[in-house]
Amino acid sequence: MYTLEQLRGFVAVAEEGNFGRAAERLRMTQPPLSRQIQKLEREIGVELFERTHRGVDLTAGGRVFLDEARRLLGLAEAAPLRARSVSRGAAGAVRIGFTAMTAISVLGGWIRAAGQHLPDVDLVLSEAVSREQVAALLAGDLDIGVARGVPRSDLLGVRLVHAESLVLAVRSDHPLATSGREPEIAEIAEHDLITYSPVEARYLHELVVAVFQHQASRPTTSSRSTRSPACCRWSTPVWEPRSCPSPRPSSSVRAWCTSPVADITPRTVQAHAVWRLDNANPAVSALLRLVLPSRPPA
Amino acid sequence: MYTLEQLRGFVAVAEEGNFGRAAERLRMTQPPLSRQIQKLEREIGVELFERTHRGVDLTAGGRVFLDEARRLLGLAEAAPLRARSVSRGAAGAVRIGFTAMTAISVLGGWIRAAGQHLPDVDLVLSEAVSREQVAALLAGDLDIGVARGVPRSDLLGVRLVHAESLVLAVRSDHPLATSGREPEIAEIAEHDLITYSPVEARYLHELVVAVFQHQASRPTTSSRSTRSPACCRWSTPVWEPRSCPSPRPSSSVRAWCTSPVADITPRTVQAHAVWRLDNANPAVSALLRLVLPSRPPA
DNA sequence: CGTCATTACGGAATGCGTAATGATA
DNA sequence: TATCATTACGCATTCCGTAATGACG
Repeated sequence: MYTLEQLRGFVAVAEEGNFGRAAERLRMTQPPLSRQIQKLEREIGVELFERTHRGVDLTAGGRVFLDEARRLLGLAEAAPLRARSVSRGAAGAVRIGFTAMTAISVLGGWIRAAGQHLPDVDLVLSEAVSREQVAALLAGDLDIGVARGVPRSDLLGVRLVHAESLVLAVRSDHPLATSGREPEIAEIAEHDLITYSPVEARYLHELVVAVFQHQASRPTTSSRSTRSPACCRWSTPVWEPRSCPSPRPSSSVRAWCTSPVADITPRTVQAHAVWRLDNANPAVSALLRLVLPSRPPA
Repeated sequence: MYTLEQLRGFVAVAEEGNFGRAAERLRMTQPPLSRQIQKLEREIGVELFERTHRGVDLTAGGRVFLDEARRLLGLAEAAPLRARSVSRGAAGAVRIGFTAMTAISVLGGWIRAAGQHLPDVDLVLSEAVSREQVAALLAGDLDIGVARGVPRSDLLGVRLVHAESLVLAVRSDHPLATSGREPEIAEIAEHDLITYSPVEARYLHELVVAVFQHQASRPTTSSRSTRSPACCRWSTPVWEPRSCPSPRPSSSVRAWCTSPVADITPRTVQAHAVWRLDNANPAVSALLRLVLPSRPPA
């Protein structure tokens, strides 16, 4: 097989139309260049030049081989650049899993940051609940998850990326809203509530349960919405993360208000970034370095 | 710059996942292969493999470089084949000039033959009168002309590719048609005729003039059509090459007949292939070898 | 201890540069 | 005879293969 050096020589001679100038351009003397071309011609079985006495002319075969040689050299030059930028993490793809809720509170910022600082890194997003995300991470089908309630594992790096408090959303005419004070848990416990599905929104469901854990009276749960408390037409209060309001009946949006709760444990709604510590994709490290403040990931 | 050999080594190792088997496949021993890869990695500045103790895994950079390497090797292998087939004349393009008349009598066969035996040779056809064709040949803008009345030149190869006789086309009720014999030139000279334009169809015009050169009486030329005797509504005879009938008035096609002339010099309507003897395009030689019977062109 | 990758070393081949030769207008 | 391209030859480098070393399970 011929070498790329020979192609460079060939292109130079073809462009200069003359071995001498081509050799000069390549910083070498004519004889080795002449031998290179001869060897190349022998190798590919095509006479590339017509040797005249004032220089050389391309043959028909040489003309098409010149096109090929130029393309080949272009690719040969570009290939290492691409590989280098991938190995730096500046290009490539990162597969990210998210949940309905983390999409809003976390992913928006990541996408913005990546678009600005890692423009050649593709983010491949897929929605999945936390358990599925962890399984996909371990199976190698996912690079980074944004999830809740991640099990400890030596294989996984975990970092808190979002934390906020539960707030209460109530109709403005509800007693909890008209009192003029931030309601306390004990007060809230006296009323009906809508809470989360223990199956499909287990994390939030358990958070709400925990809120009332030490109360004498428990709220009556009048409805359990599926993923987040669904569009509610009743005048029943709803727990929700501050950044992720549940949909209001559009006819009465302005009649609702959200209210902090006086004695609730703050920042209990959390989201964690999770990734495999042995992930070899440099784009993953680059993205984690970009979106996780301070401490670098393993 | 790296070597295509190195790429072959890299692809082999990547595919085998193991230096030993890759070396075996390449018919060499492990150490030089190992050094090749190291050198390649140094050259392109990317670590391509993670060395484990049961073999190797591609890094992220290695994976994209593998794609590039495969494409590069594919092109590198295909390039000489293309160049070879062009240099054999089995591929490429031939620029052919033709006249309105040679198109019908000659070009059809050439196109059929080339399509069958030189399927990768493109025929680029352009219509031009003989004089223009010769000029284009000498200027290097044309590879082969099919023309008449070509001047002698040491630069040009010329071969007769078509020869036929002039025949007379007459209305069936014309005296020349009703006599029951093939008309003779002397008889024809007694009648009106339509002949060719001395400007735009000079070659045929002069042929017709030559026919009557030694006759006592000359025919009265009632009309001179432009390229070939145009659609004629009169009961006037028309000279034409046998293979190239002039258009008849569609209303009376069946009322016309063509008739050989008893004492005319045969095969005076000729077409020649013309080409530059120093044309370096192998496809031209290949086509000429194909369409010119027996004697090979210079 | 067996498997795989890497370093060490000697010999062959490749490839450069200088100098000489060839070929052509 | 001047200009290119090509062959001749000597030296440095490269690159292979054999043998030895190293690392990990």
